[in-house]
Amino acid sequence: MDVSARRPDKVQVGELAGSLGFLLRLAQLHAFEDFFSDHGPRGLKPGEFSVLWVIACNPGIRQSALGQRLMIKRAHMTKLVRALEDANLVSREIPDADRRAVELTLTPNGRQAVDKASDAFFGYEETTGAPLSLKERAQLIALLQKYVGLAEETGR
Amino acid sequence: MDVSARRPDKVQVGELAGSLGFLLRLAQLHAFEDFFSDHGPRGLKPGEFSVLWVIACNPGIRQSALGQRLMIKRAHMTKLVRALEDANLVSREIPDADRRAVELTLTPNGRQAVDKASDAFFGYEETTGAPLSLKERAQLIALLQKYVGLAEETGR
DNA sequence: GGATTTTTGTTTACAAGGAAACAATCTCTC
DNA sequence: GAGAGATTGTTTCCTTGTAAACAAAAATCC
Repeated sequence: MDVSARRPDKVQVGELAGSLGFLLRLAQLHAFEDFFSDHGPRGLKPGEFSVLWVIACNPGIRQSALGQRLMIKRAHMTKLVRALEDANLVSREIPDADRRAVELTLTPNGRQAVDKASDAFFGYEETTGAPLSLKERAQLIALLQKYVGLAEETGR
Repeated sequence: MDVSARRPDKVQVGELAGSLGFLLRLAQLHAFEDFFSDHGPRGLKPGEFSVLWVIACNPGIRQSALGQRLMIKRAHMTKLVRALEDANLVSREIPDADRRAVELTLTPNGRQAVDKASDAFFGYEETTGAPLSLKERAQLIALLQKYVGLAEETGR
């Protein structure tokens, strides 16, 4: 039997190497690994941070809108928000205009947490993408933005 | 309160739109959504297919090597392989040379399953990446390959 | 204006995946 | 060749996320 199969760096993946879905999964795991390695989590996980960040950008946003933009399912969003509320980071308010909905706002405490974490998050971001040049990294980001339909959001 | 926060397409994500980790997560979910929408799963989930495919490419590969290349943790790999074995798709053999290890091979049944599924998988792949041109898609794939360290594997 | 349908969030039950502790085997050093 | 340490896979427990059924409140349709 071929010895190469026992050496991880020699494993053949064939056509799979050209599969977008496969590459995206690998890339995401890669990014997460980066993330959890160099800076020890300062208490705020990536998912939590992104939720808080988007609430900060859109005060009073509804759970459904938040979930759609972040691709978080409603069932999961309920748990996430409840945890953030328990941690006194967000407050939920039911608007009179639509008593089914929940509007989310950061508590002062939450605003403080985002402020503190955002430097670490975005600062770290710039140092990610190890094997890529800065130009390639920018290109990759632009392509991903287009792919996920987030292209023109930045400049708005 | 600003009404825009209630319209999902108007949600602001600010600097998050430039975060590689965030974009990769979104992109992967996007790809998965595509995948499960247009062709109903023909019994083989993406994860299962990739495992079978790589075993097909590397007969006798060890669980550890497979896991490293596919970024699947050992604990999870054990469960995955057991399920595939129960489904009579792969066979496990403990080599005399190293009795800790497990060498994986496809059963005839497994080889058949891969053959049948691979057309669907790779055929589907080419139609993915909706908002991207073919050139952009190729560029994205090349960048991802470099990012995850799979750049020169293809041609080897 | 009352019945039907949709939207929004919650609950419950489950699947996917990871961390840590463990057991077995191999390797390395003396 | 007898221990010390590393590797490989498994088990158990836990976290993260999903699917489906549900309840309450709009919106829609005669």
